[in-house]
Amino acid sequence: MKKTTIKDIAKEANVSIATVSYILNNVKTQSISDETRVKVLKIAQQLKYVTNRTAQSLKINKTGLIGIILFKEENQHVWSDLKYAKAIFKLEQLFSKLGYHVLFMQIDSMTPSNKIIMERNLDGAILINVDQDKFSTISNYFGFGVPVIVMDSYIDNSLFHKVLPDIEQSFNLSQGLLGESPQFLVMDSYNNVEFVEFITHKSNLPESQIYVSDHTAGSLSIFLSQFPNSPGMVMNEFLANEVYKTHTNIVAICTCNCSEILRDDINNIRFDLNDYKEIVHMVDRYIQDVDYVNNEKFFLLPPHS
Amino acid sequence: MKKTTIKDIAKEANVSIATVSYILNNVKTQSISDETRVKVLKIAQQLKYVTNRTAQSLKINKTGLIGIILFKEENQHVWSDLKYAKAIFKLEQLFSKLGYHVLFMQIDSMTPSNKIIMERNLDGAILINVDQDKFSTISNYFGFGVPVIVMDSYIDNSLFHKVLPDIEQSFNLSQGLLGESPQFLVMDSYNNVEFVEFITHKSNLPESQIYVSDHTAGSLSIFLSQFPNSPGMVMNEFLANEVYKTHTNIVAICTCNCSEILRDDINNIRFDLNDYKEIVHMVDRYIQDVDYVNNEKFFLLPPHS
DNA sequence: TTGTAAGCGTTATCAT
DNA sequence: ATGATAACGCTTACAA
Repeated sequence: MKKTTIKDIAKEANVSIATVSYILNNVKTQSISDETRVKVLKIAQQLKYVTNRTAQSLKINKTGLIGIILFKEENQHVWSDLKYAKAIFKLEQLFSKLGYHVLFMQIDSMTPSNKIIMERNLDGAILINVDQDKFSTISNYFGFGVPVIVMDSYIDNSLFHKVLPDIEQSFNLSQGLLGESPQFLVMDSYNNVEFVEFITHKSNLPESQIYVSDHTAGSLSIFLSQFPNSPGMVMNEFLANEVYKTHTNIVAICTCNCSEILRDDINNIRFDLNDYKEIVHMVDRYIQDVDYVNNEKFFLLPPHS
Repeated sequence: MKKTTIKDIAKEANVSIATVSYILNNVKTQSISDETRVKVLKIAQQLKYVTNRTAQSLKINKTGLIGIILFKEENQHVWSDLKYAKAIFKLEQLFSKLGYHVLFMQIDSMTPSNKIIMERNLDGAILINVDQDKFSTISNYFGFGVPVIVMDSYIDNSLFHKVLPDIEQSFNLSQGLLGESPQFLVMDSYNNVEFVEFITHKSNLPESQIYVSDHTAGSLSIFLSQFPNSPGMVMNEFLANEVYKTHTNIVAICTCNCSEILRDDINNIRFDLNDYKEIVHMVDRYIQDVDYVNNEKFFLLPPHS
């Protein structure tokens, strides 16, 4: 039992393939008699016709596919899988609303299947947590004119848009909530070294007062023991819960989009996933409108407290 | 600047399109002189050729795409987004290893975009947390011979394979860990009513001693207050953390694949995501081998304690 | 208002 | 060992 094609409908309705296509696609420039329109539509329904998007994509040179490409971390933290789940789910929802389908792919150093964007003729792609190296490799396989957005990554290439939490603002707000200057910063790590550097830089703290999570158990508490009773900032709600056991005067900056798991007595700063809307719409515009240009390279997600 | 095609390579190498295709696909039945093989391969590389999977799919009638379709819950619990993230990530990893790409889609009552499986000519699909109704609707759009697996759902149709945690075994193990009979069961809800019923049935507890999470704050503690100091079983590590605040004699059955967030002093039972391997391989076999049949309809994921 | 036909980039059969 | 060509299912310029 094979799938119904336009051809089948045409045969059944005694009209040409073209006519069927016009009707199914509601082509405005083409006038169709009500009679045939109704007839064809009915038959299409009877035969349970569904568009063959593969064939369609080939012809119109648009797939309606967006890639969400997640780069896994070397040192897998316990929360690493959860970290981007909400972001991805939200993005899928938003793209879906605009009629796109989402191809989801994880890339690690073992499986560097970089060609997906071109192989699958993706209309656009979101790369999450990429380091410069991997980005260079994969960017060899970008299509020309395919919008590519990077999230949580500093890529030294002005061709691409970057989506980042507004770190500076977050630190400002944190300071406000603490009422005094934080004495330490505990943060999660990222594949993208430049992003880590940017964060540490913005914190205005010397390296000795910054702890970048490194997977090894125990190292955090050793670090913290240097700052008894001191106020601090903690990026990542999982780390915050941990730190809170010994240091209650902290602000949690919820970089995991997962503030529900945060102890509810911890001061916190969150980001709103609805802010992705703007990004998704931008990608859509790039796809729809070949000549669209947006020179805003940084999308800073505003923190809420 | 357009993408390189086989045609471009052919022209550049002064050979036919067919020859290029043979070489790129390493067709065994076709002998090719070393000279042209080397020449073509070199040119392909120079021109940065990548397969156009859209065209290829159309021709060979296989897309190499697997759909992972997640049905969202009506009453969104705080952990609902996180709940299936790990499952999906693991599945993507496994499918990826076999050369498939994964189309990820969430379906809720608002966006019942059911046709994706046929539209996109998916080679296979995993449906997660489906209720009978939605399943009926979507199954109208299944392709014939496309393997469809349902997870965490009881679907009354012997054509489809079902993947479920081994509830019975989990309850047995729990009882062993408790050392006595549990007096209550706290469980998360599922879209699939039949699955909920199955679980409650297997618990051997009367309805009055079972709490199915319903989103409303406070109702859990009211329920629990009926069973002071009693042993109980809690499905879902988030709920378990909650229950533990008042009832320490419990076993957590980690249905969220997320035991990391569980307080480490709680007795627990987990499931191993590596057990998905078998399912992924089965899907692969169905795709590769048209005649393959597997009559094992239930895949019960074994609990570990 | 409808139909014809070329072409999107592949694969695979059949000649040469 | 290589090439010509039909076909996959669709869209669209053009003809009728």
